[in-house]
Amino acid sequence: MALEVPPVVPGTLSRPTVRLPESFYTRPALTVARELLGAHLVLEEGRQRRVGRIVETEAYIGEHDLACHAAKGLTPRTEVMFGPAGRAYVYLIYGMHHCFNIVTEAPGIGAAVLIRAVEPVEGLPPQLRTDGPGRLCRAFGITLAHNRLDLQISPLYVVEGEGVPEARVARGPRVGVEYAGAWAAEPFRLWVKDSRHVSRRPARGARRS
DNA sequence: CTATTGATGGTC
DNA sequence: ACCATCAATAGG
Repeated sequence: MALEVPPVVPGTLSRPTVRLPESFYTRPALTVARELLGAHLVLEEGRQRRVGRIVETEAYIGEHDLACHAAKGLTPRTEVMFGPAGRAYVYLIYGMHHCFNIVTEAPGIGAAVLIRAVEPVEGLPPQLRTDGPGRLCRAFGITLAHNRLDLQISPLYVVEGEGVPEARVARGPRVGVEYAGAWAAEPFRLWVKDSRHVSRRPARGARRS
């Protein structure tokens, strides 16, 4: 039988379209945070398709991690973190910004990766700021309505990217978790060194050319 | 460039 | 009361 050749959508040629499987997320949050760098976040709604390359993540590794919301125990809000991996954990912060996380590890372990910044790839104005967890959610239109979504079967998902070599990965303390004692110093924030779309860290000498 | 502050609502 | 934030503002 003749092979059906799908039409080429401009700008999508050679871009992977296969979702990262649930097994990708059923691993330690720090591993997932590292390997999500370079992957593509996708949100489809109707004809709209928004794509961003993930360039900054943070790992929240479990109940014992005092910076992790799961440290509060199993509550209505944190319940999704204790469930299967590869689900969206979205919450509202400071009454006006949303943060998008992906649940990691096996059920029973409350861990997740916060997506902190992407580079606009498709469906987003190139000048639109997508650095920072709140701005990124605003750009994609991610809200509490997306909480608990299964990234295998929802219009919100992640596909494999080109991968980022270790030499281009930087690590540092997570942002905004000073309340977490010794856990605040752990280098669980990862970003792509040479990306111009990494969020600015608060009160540090951020050298720019 | 740095530092400060106000906005605003879910959660416990 | 406490935030896994952001934009606007004031000042050097």
